[in-house]
Amino acid sequence: MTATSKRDRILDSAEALFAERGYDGVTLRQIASQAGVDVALANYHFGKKIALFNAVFERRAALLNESRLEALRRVQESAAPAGPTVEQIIEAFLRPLELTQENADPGWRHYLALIAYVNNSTYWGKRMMSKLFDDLVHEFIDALRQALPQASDRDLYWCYHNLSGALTLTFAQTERIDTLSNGQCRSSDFQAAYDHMIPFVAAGFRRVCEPGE
Amino acid sequence: MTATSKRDRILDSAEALFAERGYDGVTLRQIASQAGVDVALANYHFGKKIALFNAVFERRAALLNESRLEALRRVQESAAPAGPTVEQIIEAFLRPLELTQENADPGWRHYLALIAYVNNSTYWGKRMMSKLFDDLVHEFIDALRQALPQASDRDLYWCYHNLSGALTLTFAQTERIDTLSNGQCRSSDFQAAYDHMIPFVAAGFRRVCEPGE
DNA sequence: GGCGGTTTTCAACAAGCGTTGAAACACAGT
DNA sequence: ACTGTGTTTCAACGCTTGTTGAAAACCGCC
Repeated sequence: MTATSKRDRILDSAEALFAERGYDGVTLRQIASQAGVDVALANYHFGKKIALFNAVFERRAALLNESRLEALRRVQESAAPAGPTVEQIIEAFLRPLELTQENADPGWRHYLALIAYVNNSTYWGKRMMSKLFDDLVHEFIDALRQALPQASDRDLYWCYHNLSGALTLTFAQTERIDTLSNGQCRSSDFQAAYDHMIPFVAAGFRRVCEPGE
Repeated sequence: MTATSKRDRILDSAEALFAERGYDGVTLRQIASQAGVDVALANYHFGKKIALFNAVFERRAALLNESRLEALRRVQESAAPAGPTVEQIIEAFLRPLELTQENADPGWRHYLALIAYVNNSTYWGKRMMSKLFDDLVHEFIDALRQALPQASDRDLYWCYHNLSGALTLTFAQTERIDTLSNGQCRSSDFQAAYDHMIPFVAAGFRRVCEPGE
């Protein structure tokens, strides 16, 4: 369950702490302490602190992209030649990350919170998001453009912005919705979040990007 | 235009820097330097660093809440007794913050980015969001409940979560959508963001919270 | 069982941090 | 001109930070 090599334990601890407190809110000594290693070991394996941060952020990115892209290809094949519906595309974008059991791999939960931290920050977002995620996002927007042939690019991108915002806040797992709803919703429950987000977002895309009646 | 008292200049600089780099990413010396004052002055006026952060966050909260609540009351009165539509309620939630000219008061732009930072963080969100914003949010959810009488509370809150996420990412002004859309959308253009967000979100609420056909 | 290379710790560095007490300044009221 | 009060600066404190070079421990291999 827990990583065995000290190098991986450093990555895991850094992932959890960076996600909770941000890059500057965490010290190498905290990371090393939580990983049960000496502070100099982080330097030996990763060099500077910023390089450790990059290593954490890049570690799971490829896997995440593959899993999403595979889900997209699957609905594209199953729906050929008409092409998948908006709902199917959104679902392919969200579901691969479901972590179905609520106690699933905490590493991934921390990683998603870290994505939220980066994506919501001008400073970090500019440095780290585009390189790793732009290609995949454009794949999904292309698919949406096909499903919504009358949509302008501008409308499509603004709709994607709304989707990205809702997803980012879900990734952040802030428990704010838990407080607001007095416990009726739990931000740790990704499945419930996606169950509501998919029809919500799909309806939004249709309303903005399909010809009015 | 620029604040005249040194106390206010400290608040303005802190607001801008905290919004860009987060609480731990900014030093009191940077804040003092940007404000053109000695570092000890921040301590004289606000005490500890965390108290300065709180002062920045609370400074504009009441005004923001009043402006939103007033907008809600206005549509409630103009639409009585039937009650306002979902679109009208969402509009009242968003528009007060439009900052219509794109170069409008940079202080408010920084403040909105700071809200995004706090709302997207578990650590800061738990400490700062509920106390200042829960009452207002519940006012809006009550209004939405009336406009969507068949909705369950759970559905309403999950929909609000989606709205809040889209709005939070807009507040963050990360310029990510600028990059993705190759300049066709600009995240500094709040008016365009809201023009697309209002129908998008309203359609989402209706789809999730109104009886299916 | 000693050797070579990798991994890990130890001990320490200079730099920068938040914070503070006392001194200097500004300036109103008398 | 003097005093008193609220501002602002100065200079320094103790502490933590990221980083580093050298020493120690580990481990497969001859």
